[in-house]
Amino acid sequence: MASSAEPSEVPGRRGLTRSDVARAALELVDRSGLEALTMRGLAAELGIGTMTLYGYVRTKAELVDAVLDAAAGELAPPQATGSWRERSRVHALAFRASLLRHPALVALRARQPLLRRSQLRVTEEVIGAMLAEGFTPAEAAASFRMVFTYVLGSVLVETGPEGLDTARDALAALPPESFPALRSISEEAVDVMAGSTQFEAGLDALLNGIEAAV
Amino acid sequence: MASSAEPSEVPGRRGLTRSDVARAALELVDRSGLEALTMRGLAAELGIGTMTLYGYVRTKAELVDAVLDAAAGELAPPQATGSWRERSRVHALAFRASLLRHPALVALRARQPLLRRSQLRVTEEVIGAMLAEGFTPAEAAASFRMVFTYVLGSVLVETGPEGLDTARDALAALPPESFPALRSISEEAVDVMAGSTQFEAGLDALLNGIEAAV
DNA sequence: ACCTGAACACCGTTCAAGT
DNA sequence: ACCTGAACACCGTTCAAGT
Repeated sequence: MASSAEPSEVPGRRGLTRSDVARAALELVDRSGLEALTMRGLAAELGIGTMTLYGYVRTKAELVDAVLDAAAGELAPPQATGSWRERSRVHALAFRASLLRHPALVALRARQPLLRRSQLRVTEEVIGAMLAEGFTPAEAAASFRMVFTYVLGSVLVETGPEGLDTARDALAALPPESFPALRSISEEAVDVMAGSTQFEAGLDALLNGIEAAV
Repeated sequence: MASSAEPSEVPGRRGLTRSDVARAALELVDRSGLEALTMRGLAAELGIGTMTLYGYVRTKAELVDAVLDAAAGELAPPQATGSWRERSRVHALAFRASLLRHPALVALRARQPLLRRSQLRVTEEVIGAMLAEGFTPAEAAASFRMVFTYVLGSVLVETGPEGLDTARDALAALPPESFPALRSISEEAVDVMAGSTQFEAGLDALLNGIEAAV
């Protein structure tokens, strides 16, 4: 049963629980990047033998999954009330904040955001308000996906390997003859790539669009 | 000079060029997945010694970069004319199609889409039309980013590791008491995750929103 | 029962040697 | 000049042995 209480986290052994392991792994990733997460390295960090890790986790993929869960569960999504618009806004901001807490994991978290339990609760809250306010099911599903997709794409760009400086340089290096429009707005183009102010402006525009569309 | 002609692709050696290597690597990735791209494996594929690869590519990261370039350059973006809206639509569809040709690379391509040369040409075309039609620089930058981000997020979800079946099962397994809204629209929620029809519907809604906002 | 070192089959890459 | 095998320093994981 998926809904039964957690079995006290693989107890016994040496005090350590599975979520202790996940948390230690998360710290390691935050400190030294995703590529530093190795079975050997994590075991050393925990002061245990490498193979002992396999008592908490069947495989490295499962370890990574546990780390993603730990990261996703760290910041509990707020309880959102009010209109679909207010709820969407609150949850979009919270989701972005949650993603930004662990930049090294953004790319991985972006690929399986939907089925995590905490995210489904959020979806329920937003979709519920949308339906109550007259969205058709198709409109609600599409609208929710757009908001959610916007957050994902934004954070992905924001935390991407090509930082703002790289982007600025690349735009500045463009020959103005062939790229007149892009050159003339290069400042705004870089601004728009990051920052919560820009994020919120884009989000509000998107919510306006949805409001106008339904 | 970035604008000078390419130096005939590291000539000499054994007929092979750097882009031959990249193309072979791309085929390998398409056929067997990203994890199959190893220096040893690719060399075997090409019938050369492993170390010979280092004549075409300084490091594995550089090889991956060359593969991403090959994938991005494969489908030349169409020449788009007309309004900002028509151009946005054409380029969004083309970008999606380009991403979908190599699903194994979507996650990597999603993280550095901006600075690739072909993408900058697209950006120029769309931004140019937006400015010509009265967008402010800030509006143009934000609007372009939203469209672009939408494509990215859509394809990411569409090609994500949790396929449609997984999503369907997960939604079906939700207790209806706690997730009434989500359960009642589960069909639409799954539909909206994939398919070009759904993609275009969402895109049009987004373009409508932008149109209304500026 | 719980833990773990040694060993295996892989990596990317350096280095020195082949032709 | 061009190519490449051997070797090194890593991986994840199996297996058999420690306590």
